Amino acid sequence: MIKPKADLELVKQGVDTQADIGSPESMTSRAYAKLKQDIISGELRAGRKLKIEELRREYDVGTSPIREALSLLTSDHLVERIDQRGFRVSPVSEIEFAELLKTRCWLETIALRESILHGPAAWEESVVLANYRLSRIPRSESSDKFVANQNWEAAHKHFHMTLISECGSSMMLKFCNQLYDQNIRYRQLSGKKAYPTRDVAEEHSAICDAVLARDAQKASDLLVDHYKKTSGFVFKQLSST
Amino acid sequence: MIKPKADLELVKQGVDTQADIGSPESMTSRAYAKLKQDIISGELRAGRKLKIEELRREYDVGTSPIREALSLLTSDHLVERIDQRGFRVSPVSEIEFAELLKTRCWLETIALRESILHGPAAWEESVVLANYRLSRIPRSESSDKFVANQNWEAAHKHFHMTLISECGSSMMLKFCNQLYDQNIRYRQLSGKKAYPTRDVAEEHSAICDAVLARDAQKASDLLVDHYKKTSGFVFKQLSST
DNA sequence: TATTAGAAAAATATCTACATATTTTACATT
DNA sequence: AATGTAAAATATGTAGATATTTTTCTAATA
Repeated sequence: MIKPKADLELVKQGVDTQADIGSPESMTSRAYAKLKQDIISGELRAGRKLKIEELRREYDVGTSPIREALSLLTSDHLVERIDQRGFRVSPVSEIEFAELLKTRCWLETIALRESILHGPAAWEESVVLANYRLSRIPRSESSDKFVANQNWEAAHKHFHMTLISECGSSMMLKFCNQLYDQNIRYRQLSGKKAYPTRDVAEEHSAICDAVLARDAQKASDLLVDHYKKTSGFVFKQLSST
Repeated sequence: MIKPKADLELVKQGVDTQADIGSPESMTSRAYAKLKQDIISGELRAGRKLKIEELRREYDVGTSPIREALSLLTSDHLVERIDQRGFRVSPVSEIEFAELLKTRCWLETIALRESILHGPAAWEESVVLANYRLSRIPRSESSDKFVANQNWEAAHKHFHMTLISECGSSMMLKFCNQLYDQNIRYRQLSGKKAYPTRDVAEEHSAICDAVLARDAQKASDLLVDHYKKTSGFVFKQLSST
């Protein structure tokens, strides 16, 4: 009879996880989800001051839930807090992005290697499935100009998280998840302008193949390559600003 | 004329960073610091429910600061939050500790290697200094029975953080810092009973030597060894409970 | 005139006290 | 034992008071 609880991650998806009777969602969670979305998507620009009063009106809640949501967002490194001086959206920089890329490569290389070493057959299947699903979703909602497709975003994240899901460390997964979200944020900065021409789907499939062959070296090389290629656009955007 | 701001990390040390005139510290920061200390030290036991009202009385502040402090502690994975059901001290388990150890070894191996690869001469000096200072502080405050010496704790953390400080990624450092704090918490569990007999200082010096020789392989091997040895005691404690 | 220092005012962050909503517990009933 | 219900405990939210920072204004100085 106990309804499964909507955790913050689920809530974030914006789906009406609790449309009917059940599980009341706190204002805090709602604010957290919306703020996170708005920051990652870039609607709330990097470095922007987050004034409580302003957000209070915007989201139509009291100060406590806003403040709490902002405090929680601190974990994700999406918001910074300074004592007595409030909150602001974490700033972005070329230097930080370089660190982000480097760190992601380090961590995911390990996590992928471990998954390949220890992941069971069921894991291989889930990788195949995640890749297939991703391949069926167009990256842009329009074929003329680039309009980020949220379904693709979700499927892409799912594919990459599945790759490393059997690494055997929940902390590692949390870190990678965090870094992934931060990366989306950077990608959005260049997203609207630089629409990649290369065949990303092909790259995913190649990684998938290496995983099925249990070739850790090749798989992680391909993965790192994949990340580095995508990052080129972001760097171009960051340096031109 | 602008006074340097006491950040949360500084505040945590418990030193009166702002004894005289300046920089008013928020109730939130005070509560955060105290709670963090109490959780890491084990005074607030793992899994314990953190009732707002209780803490409110204990720390003599209103609900907002408490709630905010708890939300902030979420980042450090020291506190868990469940919607509509409040907060509790993150539970501990043998499985989680195994993951923690594994993850620390992965991350610090990389970070140490990078530091050795890129760290300047000044870094070598800071490692030597950190090791020397650590060696001058007794681990226990009493020579009869083991009483954790907070100065040793601080110096030990500083030594280990210095080793990896030149890895070139602030995110990596944040992760390692987090994992280190989580580890202290586990160590406290066994701390009072199992007082290590081996020569820890010697191990530190050996790592130090390998660093000065710029031998990344040897240094990280020694580091991992060092961590694994310490962990034995914790495992014994965890499984016997 | 431009610039700095200082004071006053405004904006903002923080905190408290109390109101409301939800979960948990105790207890009676089947 | 399982289920339902009322009471208590607890978490969450709102409003407004207080404290701090930021901005604006004034006056003295170079």
